Amino acid sequence: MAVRLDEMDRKILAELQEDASQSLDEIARKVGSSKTPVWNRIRRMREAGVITRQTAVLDPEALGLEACFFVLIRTSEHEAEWQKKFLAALRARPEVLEAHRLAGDIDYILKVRVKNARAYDTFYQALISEVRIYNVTALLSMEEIKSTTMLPV
Amino acid sequence: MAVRLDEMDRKILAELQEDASQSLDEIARKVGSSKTPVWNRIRRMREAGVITRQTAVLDPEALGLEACFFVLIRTSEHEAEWQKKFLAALRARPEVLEAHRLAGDIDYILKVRVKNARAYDTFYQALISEVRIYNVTALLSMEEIKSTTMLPV
DNA sequence: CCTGAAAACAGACCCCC
DNA sequence: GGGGGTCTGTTTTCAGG
Repeated sequence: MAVRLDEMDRKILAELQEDASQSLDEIARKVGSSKTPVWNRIRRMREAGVITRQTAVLDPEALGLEACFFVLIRTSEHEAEWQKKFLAALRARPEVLEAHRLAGDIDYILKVRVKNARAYDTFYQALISEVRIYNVTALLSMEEIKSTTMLPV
Repeated sequence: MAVRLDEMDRKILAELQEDASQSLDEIARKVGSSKTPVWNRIRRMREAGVITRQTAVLDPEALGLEACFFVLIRTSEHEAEWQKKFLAALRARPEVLEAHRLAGDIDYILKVRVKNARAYDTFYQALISEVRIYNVTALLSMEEIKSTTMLPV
């Protein structure tokens, strides 16, 4: 999965992360190249899977999604069948923006975006009724200090 | 900050989140409208701040960023001066993808993307040498079950 | 691997409904 | 507020160095 990227590739990626709506000419100018080579590099990185897709970033507050929770989950179940069901449940729920299986005594962490605390409770009740969970801690975000999709390239 | 959005707006947002490189005609066809109204709605939502920006989503693994940590931070310091310095430090570090101030006994949570455990340690040492922190727990992600930028609209 | 031209295409803005 | 057309600029392709 590792792809060789040179300095020029990285500059292009930085520009595309910053603003993917820029024209090729603009990107080419900024990275000190010209249209066609930039275009070829972008195509190559798309094909290599470095660039996954292009998306519009929305403001959660403007959409009324004003509550953000990080959910720490411990479970007593470690069978394949249970895990499969749990993962499917997480993937199916659009309010779950992130889900990771962890090393250590906490088994999973979720990032959940909802309208308010009440909506979180609805989500939580639905989740625990679907799959057996041993222990849950919800951390409520008071302030989003930083939230970026931009990876260091 | 709350904006009135109708069903058509939400459909357009869903399409733009799914794939922002689609043409207006394509989006118009999918949502059952035509070019101009779709374009006007997009412009309105951009101006209202619902659509923040447009970005290329990159694959962290392909970039060699194979380690992801969630960092739980407790601090004994709650002065404005300390907090200002801490926030600035987080914002300045590109490996910190998310940072939230929390309610409850854990004060902050970070999401940190790095090459490996060693790179995390470098980050960690740099951070604690910059600002005084009382207690840190790092949760290592073993598996990214889900990671999406798509908000439920 | 780059330059430059050319063709296909989509975005931005018009007027009319 | 939606529909259709048009101009302009951008993407994509390709020939040639």
